[in-house]
Amino acid sequence: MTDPKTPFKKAFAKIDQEKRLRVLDTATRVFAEKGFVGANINIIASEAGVSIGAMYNYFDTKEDLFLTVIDHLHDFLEQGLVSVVGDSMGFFDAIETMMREAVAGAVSHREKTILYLNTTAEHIDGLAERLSKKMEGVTVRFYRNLAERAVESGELPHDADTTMLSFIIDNQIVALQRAYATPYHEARMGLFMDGETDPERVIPRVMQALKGAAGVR
Amino acid sequence: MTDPKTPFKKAFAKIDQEKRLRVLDTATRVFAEKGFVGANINIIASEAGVSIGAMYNYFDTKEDLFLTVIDHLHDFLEQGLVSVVGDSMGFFDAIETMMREAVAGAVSHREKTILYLNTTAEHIDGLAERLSKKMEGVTVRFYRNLAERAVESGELPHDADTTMLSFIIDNQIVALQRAYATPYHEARMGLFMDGETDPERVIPRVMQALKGAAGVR
Amino acid sequence: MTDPKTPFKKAFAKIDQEKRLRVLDTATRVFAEKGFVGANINIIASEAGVSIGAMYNYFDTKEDLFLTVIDHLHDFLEQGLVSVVGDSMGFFDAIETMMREAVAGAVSHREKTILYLNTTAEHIDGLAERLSKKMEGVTVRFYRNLAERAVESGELPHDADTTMLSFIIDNQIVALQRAYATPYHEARMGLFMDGETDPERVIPRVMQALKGAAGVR
Amino acid sequence: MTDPKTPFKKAFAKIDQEKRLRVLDTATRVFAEKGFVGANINIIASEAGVSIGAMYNYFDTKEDLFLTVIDHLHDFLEQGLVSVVGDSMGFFDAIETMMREAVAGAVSHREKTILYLNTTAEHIDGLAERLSKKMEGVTVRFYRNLAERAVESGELPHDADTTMLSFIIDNQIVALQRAYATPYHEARMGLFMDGETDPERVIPRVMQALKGAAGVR
DNA sequence: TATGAATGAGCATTCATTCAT
DNA sequence: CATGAATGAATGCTCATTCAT
Repeated sequence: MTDPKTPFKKAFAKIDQEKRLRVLDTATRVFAEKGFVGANINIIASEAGVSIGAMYNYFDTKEDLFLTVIDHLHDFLEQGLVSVVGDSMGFFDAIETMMREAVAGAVSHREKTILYLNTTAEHIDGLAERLSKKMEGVTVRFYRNLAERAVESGELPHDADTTMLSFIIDNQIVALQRAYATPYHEARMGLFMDGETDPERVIPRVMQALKGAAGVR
Repeated sequence: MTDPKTPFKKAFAKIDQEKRLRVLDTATRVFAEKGFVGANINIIASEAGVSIGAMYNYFDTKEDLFLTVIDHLHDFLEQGLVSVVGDSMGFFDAIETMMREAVAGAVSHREKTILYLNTTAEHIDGLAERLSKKMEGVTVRFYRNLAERAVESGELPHDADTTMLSFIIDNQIVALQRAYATPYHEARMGLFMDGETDPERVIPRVMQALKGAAGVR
Repeated sequence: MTDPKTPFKKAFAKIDQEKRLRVLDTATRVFAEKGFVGANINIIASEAGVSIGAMYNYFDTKEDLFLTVIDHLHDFLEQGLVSVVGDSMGFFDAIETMMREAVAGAVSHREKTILYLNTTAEHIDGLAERLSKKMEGVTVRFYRNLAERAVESGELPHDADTTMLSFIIDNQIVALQRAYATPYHEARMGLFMDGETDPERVIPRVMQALKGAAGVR
Repeated sequence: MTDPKTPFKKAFAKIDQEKRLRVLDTATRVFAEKGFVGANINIIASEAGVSIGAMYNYFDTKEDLFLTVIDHLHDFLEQGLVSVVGDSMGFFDAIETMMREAVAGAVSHREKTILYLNTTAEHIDGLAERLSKKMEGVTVRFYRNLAERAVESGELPHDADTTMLSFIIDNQIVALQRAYATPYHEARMGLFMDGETDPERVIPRVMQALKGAAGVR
């Protein structure tokens, strides 16, 4: 009851889907282009075809708009990843599927990905806790289950450090997202990989390394 | 002539070391606290004990001051990492040494680390290329040499994918820097690792996994 | 037809008493707290449990709402004063009774008193004339009658300057209202009176002085 | 050291007299016309021929500008009153001189007077204490001395309630300022005085009443 | 009549940059 | 070169008022 649920006001929940999406998309784009501080709410409003007054009927502050955007991105990006994995998939198949989805998303939703990955850069109170809490409920639990079932099924060795493995896999997936979404990390990947950045070639090699890390031959 | 080398003006090179460091340290701190857009040049100047007029004798724009800070951080953070590795060290010893140094630096220079890692979040023209170019000269070359020597010495298998290995190791080191410097990634690591975030326990497990990834038993 | 009598619209006269009072009380409180310009009609409406749309059915403008409030206060404060005086009271008894009532009202209805006394501070067209006109009908006539009867009865000397006396008495009563309602004039009274601001001590001394001013020994 | 001395910044003390006065006069006029909340700092700046940026180099906030204006008015209005009294004047001569000066000032500096008298209406933290403190130093002390010397010289009776007398006199002077500066109190005075509001006639009658209040025949 | 979402002019304040001294 | 006062465009947010339902 005391913990703040949604960062937006009731009015925002009531408007029609189309306008709501227009606002969110525009805000996402502008925040991605300019960052939180650099973004101009008045401009977001006008580009979304909404008056500033309306904007402030939907969100108390610029910060709340930002949090709403981030929440939306979280659902879209993190839960989206998880959802592509089929129930009957093996461990490494599941990871590879997620990785391909992550890379595809980074390429096709470059701006959203950048914004989400860079969000920690913005100085906004409570953002870290807010995001951690959301993550807790989905992402971590998912990796955990996946790894445990893999040990049971024998796909992973009994003595596999599943905890660390999840951490490392997550780090690699995030690193690939960064590499395929931001110019700097794209360049960095290019340097490391001798210019070979085609996902079709990169992903299998990453998977191979991860299998080794898991103690699988 | 066409490619701008240093982002600062001659005047900045001429002032005495102490004042130059005061300016850089203050700017680093304020940029780290507020981000590029949120930082106030007039305040940086006054906290550094320098007049705004002088500041604009040293740097043409706020952007140039930022670039100078980032260049400085690059030398401090990336080259710093490389420099702790002894010439005669084995491959994994070298990596572990770098990793420990990276984590120690992330903890003791939290703000600088955050600023450096988050720099891609700031929307500054040419930053990505500028940083990539610097990186090329040092970091990548270093990993490359290390891995090639390790294959020669037999520490790494002949068929090791050294290119990919370097990429993965770099990703992990950066991920650890993030985890030990920023609240969000700290929380994320905590969730993945069941709260076990003591570097003394985390680093060996990461190394173990990396050895597996390298095909080493 | 040309002179606008009531500042409110017919709709406001028709709604039930309870709602009407709720609107007036809320508006009075908010205007007293924030002043005319600082008050927010939307907030007044919502705190009064009335929609803004309804509010604009009752009053054409914020100004009209304010005028209605002030009219109400006038009835409450000025006519209230007059009404406590009994028909058979002597002159100074009547004045002292009014003075005590004025001070008691200032203390117990601090905000309303402040609002009423400070109304001239607000820049609203026609406020002065509007209030003067109302005053004319009650207050002045009342003092006048009181003084004339006192001369007839011998309580005041034949040559008493009853006109000036009324003016001075009114000024003192208003000054006491201000002193007991507003922090600044409270402090000012305290300084003048060596900290002795207990009405039970102040009022008799004021009355004593007023008797002297009236030429009564 | 801890108590806030001047509400303006050093920069305002340094600019040339003419610009300083232009700023103060403009601000005084606009605040008098619109009240604190209604006044627009950007407009004050532009009407004073000063950039908004400069304005904020002089004053931290709109409130500070207001306080500076009020401090200035205090010096001008309260200390101005006191200063017209000659050292060798008798008590009632001194009071009458002050009263004439007060009325003359109210007429010729109508706006400033209104602003000063209405200041308590504005909702500004610490204004009451700030003004009380200034008043303490001058006005009250002055009345006190005047009355004590008058008792010594025999102009006032030994048993005169000098404390109350000062309070009453101050109240009357303030009431006259209000009456000659604001439309509402002007009308109110007119009603009480049967339309006789010529200061040349009003002031002597007030003085006569005050002498009676003092117990002087 | 009642409702309350929408409107957009308006305002306090910030800050990168200039320039006279 | 150093200084720091001056500039004014830009921005987050408010609120009186309108109007479709």
